[in-house]
Amino acid sequence: MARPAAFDRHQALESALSLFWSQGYTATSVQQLLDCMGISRSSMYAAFGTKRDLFVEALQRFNEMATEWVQVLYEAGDPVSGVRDFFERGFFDLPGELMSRGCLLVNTILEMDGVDNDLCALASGYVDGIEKALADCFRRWHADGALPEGHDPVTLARFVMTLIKGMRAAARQRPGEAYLRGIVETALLVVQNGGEERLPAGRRLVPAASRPNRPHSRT
Amino acid sequence: MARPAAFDRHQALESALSLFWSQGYTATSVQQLLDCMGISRSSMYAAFGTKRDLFVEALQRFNEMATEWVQVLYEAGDPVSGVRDFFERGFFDLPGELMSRGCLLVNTILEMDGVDNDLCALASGYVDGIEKALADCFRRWHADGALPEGHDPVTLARFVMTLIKGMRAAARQRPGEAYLRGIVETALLVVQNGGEERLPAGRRLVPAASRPNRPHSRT
DNA sequence: GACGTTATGGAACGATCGTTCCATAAAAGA
DNA sequence: TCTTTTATGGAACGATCGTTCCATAACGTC
Repeated sequence: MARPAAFDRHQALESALSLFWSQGYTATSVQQLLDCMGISRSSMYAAFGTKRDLFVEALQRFNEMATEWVQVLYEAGDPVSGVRDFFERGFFDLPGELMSRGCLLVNTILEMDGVDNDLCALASGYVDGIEKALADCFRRWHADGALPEGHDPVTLARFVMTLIKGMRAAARQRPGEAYLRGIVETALLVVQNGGEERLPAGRRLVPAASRPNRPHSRT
Repeated sequence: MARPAAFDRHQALESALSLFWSQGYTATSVQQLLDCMGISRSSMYAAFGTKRDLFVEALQRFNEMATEWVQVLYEAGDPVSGVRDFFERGFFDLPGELMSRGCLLVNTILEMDGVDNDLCALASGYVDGIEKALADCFRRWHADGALPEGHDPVTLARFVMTLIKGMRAAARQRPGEAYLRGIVETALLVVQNGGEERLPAGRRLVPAASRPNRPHSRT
């Protein structure tokens, strides 16, 4: 050993992740990465390899974060508060800058499909993993009888995944937080009420009381 | 007039739209566009201007298509079949190749946010327009009493928009059609059942009968 | 303090990008 | 058929991309 690196590898990766997350792979130039990471060209190539290698590592790091977000579901007592916590942690808890950046995995799939299929498959695999973890959780609740009848755990997991994908896309237009919270609360009605009971249009289940329109306060 | 163009401008634009839709703006090179459109470099620049101009025109064309998809809601009798028709027309009716390409507007927002903010704002405006049309439709149903009580038309429109954004993102991973139809049917429970009535977890509204899992047949 | 090792900064490379320009071919009007 | 106008194909341009290379500076070790 002769000379230690003058930068923190972990922190540099985090910075790169942030920039990739914000701008996507193609639109992010190496020069921008260097400025953002605060290291020189040579150091970057020595420490991380090519730009693509760096991106793969950032993708992996993002997946770790996302996996942590799913863990909160396992800790919650019931599906509704579990899903709510999931959105709370993986979405609303993020700093505003990050919240509006969508999901790096989904962004990558959208950007790289047909362009770099290996990268696309990598991101796709991560997404599948998250959905699988979500389904496992619903399955457990289902076995415990905590899930309203009529719900298929797998379909429910797919629904929640699709919703968060849509919300991440919607968030990039920077709507108010009330906008996004309203969507979550609307979607939670599905989780709450169970599946398959269909009523004729125009009928309702119970007389709707007052309709408080305030964004839901966290429990 | 001396010499007519040897290509159909409208069809060339359609081809360009298809390619942009598939690959995004940055990842699509001018050369690929020329091959796809079947015209020469000079003709393209003469007829459409720069690559960016062409993209703006393609974006506009896509918005026209999307607006047509919303029209089917107005023609439907009730919200549930209206939303179902909306997904049917704007999603499942598309050729498989197009269905897996997500939404060009959302893709553009994701790709161009922080990179080309004018382009991003243009796409964002189109999306807002579609959501507005959706909300108008729900509002009309609300006035007619066709909407289950407890539903806010605006929130419902946001929910549907978020869902289709998510589905367009999900579709790029090319899941089976049953996967996507299951999500739509799950989401339709919200439209059907109305909002705000909350039950304790583990309870259900009516005894769930058999749970037919077949994909919905179009009415 | 001198040596050896390794990170660093910057120049340079080839490839590809979007765009422009020009000579040529083709079609309409006389 | 000749002229005129315009689309066409291809060469060429400058800019930027990701990547490599090398001389230099900085640090740990003896």
